Amino acid sequence: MNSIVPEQATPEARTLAERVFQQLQGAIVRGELAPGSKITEPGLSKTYGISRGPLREAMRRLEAHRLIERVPHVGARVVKLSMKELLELFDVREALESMAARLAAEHMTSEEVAGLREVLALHERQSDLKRGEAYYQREGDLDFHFRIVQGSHNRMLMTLLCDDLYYLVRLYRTQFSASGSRPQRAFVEHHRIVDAIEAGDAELAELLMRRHVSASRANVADRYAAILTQEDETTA
Amino acid sequence: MNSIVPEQATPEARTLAERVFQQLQGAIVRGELAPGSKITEPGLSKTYGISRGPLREAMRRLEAHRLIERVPHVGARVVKLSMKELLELFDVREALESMAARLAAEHMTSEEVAGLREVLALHERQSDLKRGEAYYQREGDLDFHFRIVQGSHNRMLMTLLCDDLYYLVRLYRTQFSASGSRPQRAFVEHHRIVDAIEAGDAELAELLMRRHVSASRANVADRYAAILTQEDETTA
DNA sequence: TTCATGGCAATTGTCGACAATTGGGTGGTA
DNA sequence: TACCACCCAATTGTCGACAATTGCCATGAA
Repeated sequence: MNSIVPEQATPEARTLAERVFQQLQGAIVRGELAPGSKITEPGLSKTYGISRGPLREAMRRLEAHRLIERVPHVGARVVKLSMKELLELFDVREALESMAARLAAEHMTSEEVAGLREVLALHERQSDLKRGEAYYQREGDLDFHFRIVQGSHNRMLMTLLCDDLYYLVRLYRTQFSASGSRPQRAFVEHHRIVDAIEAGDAELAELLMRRHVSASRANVADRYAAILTQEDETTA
Repeated sequence: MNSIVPEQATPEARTLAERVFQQLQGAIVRGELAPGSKITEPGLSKTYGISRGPLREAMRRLEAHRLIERVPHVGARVVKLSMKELLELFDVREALESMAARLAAEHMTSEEVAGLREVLALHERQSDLKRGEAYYQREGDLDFHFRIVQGSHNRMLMTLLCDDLYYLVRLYRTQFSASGSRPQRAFVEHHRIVDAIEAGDAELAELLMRRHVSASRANVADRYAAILTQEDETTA
């Protein structure tokens, strides 16, 4: 809520279905609805005090955003990211965000660059104060990526990343209770990326962002592998 | 319909909403519903002989796939791609498909590579027979890209590209009545890409696909610019 | 003529009820 | 005991009707 990025880019939530969609979206991302848990239409319509009509519409939107999975005549359950899917998500992010960085280097205004530096400065102050508590840093990390995507001035990219994938990223962080990994190195990488964007060096910005996301992916994969081998040793 | 890629990846269309969604999707992509035209719920529910319930569900899915645009309490209209949006679409494709090519080079099975070569051979026969009539070639072009995406074995990529973006690509081709551009050069590029994939050269496959999409984008942009200057001359 | 205002028709949003399909539990039989 | 068929409760799919909001058009005043 105290994130720089508005919790919901909610220009207007004038319809019931819209409001319930946003509420459900938040509940899923925050982990209040357990991953893999079944959600039923009568149940939700009762808890939210609306009829099944708008609720079905909200669920359709959740399905489109890949936050729930529906099977005709059977039901819907909250999506449960596997490690395989998480790594797939990183591949897609690498492709899209490196492109976003390239376009940002070409199209970002000086005001937008200044705002980006502002975000980085805020991160450093927060990381000084709250070393160890990774939550703010991670949300701030999304702020950073969010702004670069918007700096690309490519509406389709913005929709894909900000409206779809970033909610999945946040869902992953709650599901895997991902603590802020490699924060100090990420800081350095962030600064380098902004430098390249400010210099208008599209190729460099693209390359650095690609490495940044790729390193993040490798970090997740390594930690997962470490957990697996550790489990093997304890059970052996 | 005689495309290698199934017209709709329709494992089952067991619900009314599903069927109507696919029918509307096809009608929009084929241009039977004029771009920018307003579509009303009572109208469609009458033409398709269903009630507004399933129809609204179908429309929600069309909105999620970016084929229609809805405004609360106002209505929905068929999406009308501007040249700016089309170029944005190409940027996204460049990012995602180059990643797909890279992953395909790493993960594609020999059977899948063989199928890919089959597609290319079919294209050449068709282009021999039907030189000038670009439709089949262009649909075949999508077949080619389709198979590479599937060869990436990345489900998220497959969903993004095959379920969402490719329908927009086809919509563009009908809206701009895009004739097959630079077919012979595209053939060569296709072959080089398959060569790289078969050799397992991920970096090269990625680079070639990136160039391939980028060249296609530049071709569209150039032709558009040419049309603009031509119009300027005639009106001047 | 132009602009503001009010009412009206059409469309969308919401609701409750009925029909269709599913999965599981129950009973029976080999 | 294992397995199969059947039935039933619960959930989802579909429908028609009512309420709320919008955009348009006519009317009237400056």
